[in-house]
Amino acid sequence: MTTQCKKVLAEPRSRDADRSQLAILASARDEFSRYGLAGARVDRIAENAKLNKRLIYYYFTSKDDLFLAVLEGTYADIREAEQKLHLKELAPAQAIRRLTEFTWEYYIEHPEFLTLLNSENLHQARHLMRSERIREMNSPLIQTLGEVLERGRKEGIFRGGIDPIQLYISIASLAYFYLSNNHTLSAVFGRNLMTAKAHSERLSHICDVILGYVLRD
Amino acid sequence: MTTQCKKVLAEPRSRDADRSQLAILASARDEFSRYGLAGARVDRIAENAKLNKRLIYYYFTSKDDLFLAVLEGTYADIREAEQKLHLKELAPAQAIRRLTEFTWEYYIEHPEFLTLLNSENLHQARHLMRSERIREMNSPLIQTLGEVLERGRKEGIFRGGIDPIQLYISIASLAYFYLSNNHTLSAVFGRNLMTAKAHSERLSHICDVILGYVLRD
Amino acid sequence: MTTQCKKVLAEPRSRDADRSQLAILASARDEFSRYGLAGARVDRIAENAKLNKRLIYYYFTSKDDLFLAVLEGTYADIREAEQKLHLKELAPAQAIRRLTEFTWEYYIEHPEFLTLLNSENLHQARHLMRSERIREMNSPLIQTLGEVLERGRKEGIFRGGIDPIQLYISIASLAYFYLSNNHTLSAVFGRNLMTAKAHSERLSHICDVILGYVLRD
Amino acid sequence: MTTQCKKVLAEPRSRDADRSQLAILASARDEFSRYGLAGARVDRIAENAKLNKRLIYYYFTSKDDLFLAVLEGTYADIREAEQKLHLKELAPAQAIRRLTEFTWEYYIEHPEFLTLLNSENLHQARHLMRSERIREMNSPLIQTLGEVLERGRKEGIFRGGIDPIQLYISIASLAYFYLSNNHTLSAVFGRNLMTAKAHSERLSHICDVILGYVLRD
DNA sequence: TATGAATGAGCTTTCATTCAT
DNA sequence: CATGAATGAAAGCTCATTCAT
Repeated sequence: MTTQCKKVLAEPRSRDADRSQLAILASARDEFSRYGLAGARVDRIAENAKLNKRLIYYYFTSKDDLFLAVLEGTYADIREAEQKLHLKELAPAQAIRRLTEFTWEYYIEHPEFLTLLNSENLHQARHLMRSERIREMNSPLIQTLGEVLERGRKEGIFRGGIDPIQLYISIASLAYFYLSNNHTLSAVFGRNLMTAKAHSERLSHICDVILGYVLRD
Repeated sequence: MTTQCKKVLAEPRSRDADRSQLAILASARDEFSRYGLAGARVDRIAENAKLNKRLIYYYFTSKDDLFLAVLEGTYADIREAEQKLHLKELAPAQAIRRLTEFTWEYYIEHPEFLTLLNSENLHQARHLMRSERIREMNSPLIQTLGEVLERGRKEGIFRGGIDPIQLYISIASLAYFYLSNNHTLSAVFGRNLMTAKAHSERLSHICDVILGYVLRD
Repeated sequence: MTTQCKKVLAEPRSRDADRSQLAILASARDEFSRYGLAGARVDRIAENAKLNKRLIYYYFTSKDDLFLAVLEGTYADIREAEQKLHLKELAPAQAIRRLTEFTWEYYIEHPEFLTLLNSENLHQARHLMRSERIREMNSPLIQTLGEVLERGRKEGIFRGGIDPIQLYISIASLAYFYLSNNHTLSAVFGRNLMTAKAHSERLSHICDVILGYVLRD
Repeated sequence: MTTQCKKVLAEPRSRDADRSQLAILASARDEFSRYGLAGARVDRIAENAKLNKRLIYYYFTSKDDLFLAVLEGTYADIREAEQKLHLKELAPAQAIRRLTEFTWEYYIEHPEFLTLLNSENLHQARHLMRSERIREMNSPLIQTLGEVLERGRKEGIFRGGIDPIQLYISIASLAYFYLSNNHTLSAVFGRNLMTAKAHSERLSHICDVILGYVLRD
């Protein structure tokens, strides 16, 4: 839960009201990420927030609206973290590596992000699509990434014609799939993918793949 | 629903029993892939299978067991399709491209596979882990892929030291994430990722990334 | 299961048919005595009899009719055992003691009898009341007991005016209640009533009570 | 439903909450005593309590827990009634007679007590055994009875060596069996045991048996 | 005689939500 | 701002019973 959350709260409110809403959002984020939208229990959210169930409806109208609020908060958090990357100040190859490592580490530190997104995709982005906040939170990252790629191309170290969106998706893919699917992959390959060693091997592999792609031969 | 399914059914049964079980499995696969495990409704599964709800419990004991049966069938299907690839008969670069394209196309043609796997991961592979069938269905693909990589390396066209599991996961990642998350990605980027053109661009990008990685500079 | 059971089977039948019916009755007696009428499961009766469920309906029409058949068999068994007492051949006090001990021991050896009777009483003897067999199985015990009491009175050792039915009920009461309610009594008194020592103490007490009543001061 | 019930309810609740719980308990006691645990229907309990079925689970968690609550209430009631006997203030023979009559009358006025106990015994006291309340409700009756017996012995009118628990069980037995099994006994003996005349004859017989036992010859 | 397949009705339980204060 | 009480709808599951062979 970061400062973002407070921004959507109506202005002249008591500390208690703020605290209640934040407690609900934190509890809901945990619950939705653990059990999915359908599997989440409003009772459990209230219990873990140590607040009355009725209050959830008072502040968030319905389970679906609460889910959207959680999603918005989750997106706000990653956007905020991205803004601290300062890719423009780095050398192109350095910037790509930085972004790749950031993505990997952020997903590891925020596993809720992955499961919440999976849930929202199961529901075909039904919630996000009606969210105004999400559109306002438009990530400047793609543009920055485009600039980095262009700089790299001009310096002669990156190949040309790279679509920043495709690249961004690929960077995310290589981390996301591994972490999100680690349970089934572990079961199928009979190998624990979540050890520290496995993690560092994976990150190393991902960097090889991404840099192998963007760097000129 | 493929021939695999029949193999596990006990032999001396009326044709109707087989047909009923297959109808339930098909309907359940659809339902679970649409709504997830918690969101799926046994009533709906029965209705769509045009069979009595009681029969589902008669054959599959519980919703969870049915979910596992669906997962097993889904895995059996992809394993069967993989076996038709004949990667060993192809030139190394050709084999990698073939596997990449196959993966992409299989995911497009079987969107249920993606959502079912997401659901199972949400549940931390709880079902797969108690499945004996899954362990018996061990994919020979990784070994084949290892042989292809070795051949490519000996021919001097592939870089050395590639872990076939890492590569396999990466190939899957690049297709899976894009397709599984297309709804949220579309919402966030404001761009429809599911057009034919977008698809072919993505596949092309994936091949570039993967081959850019395996091919020697 | 005793010879009684066979008497109700239609005459010209295969050994197999007999065996199936007896297996069902034995399994049903066990099931009903364990779980009561409502708690008993036809599935479990079939399974334990190692026979198809359909056969139960073939032979016994319904769960209720099967319950009645079990009750009738149970009564037939105790009647048969009573007939072996030969109370008339004993001295009066000896006969009363013999009957008391028999009752106690029979209940201990046939706990199903107690629970089946409790079940039937819960249902207000609904089944027994429509049974012709039960009325035909009228116990000659009461009459015998009357004769014993009369003999004892004439010999000057028994008090007069004892109603044999009241006495019979009392003898049964003192054993039945202790054994049937042993679980709750043990829980309430915090004392295990089912040890061999507790049993012999109870029997001794019951004999004291009954003989203390019938014997003249 | 007595004052006992209220004691266990948490204090700061609306009067309606109390009333609802008591209505559920009263309705459940009736239902369980009529049909047993397995035969009882939660729907019917709700309907007769004129309350929503959901509320039963809200307050009592499950059918089994509700059954236990009913048992506890039933025991609380009889304990409360016992405490009004004041056996210590009576002459020994008078006290024994008083207890015998009380037992008989209480069972007649509370037939639910008998069937509820039968049900609990069918389930091998599974519920009572996990009840803390029952253990706390330990009856002081046995001790009082022991004192009465000792007084009678000292006065030279009672025989010595009587175990108060055995005697208590016997007094209960003679009433319980007759009343609890009256339906099957009536069916078997072809004689209505529930007329006023039959009742007074039985009570008279029971007193004769019990006093015949305790009084010195 | 015997059985596997199938079912309708109804069971206990759950859940998101609203009422009343 | 906050909460305990209450509910309608529907969920997963069970059961005695029947069908078809």
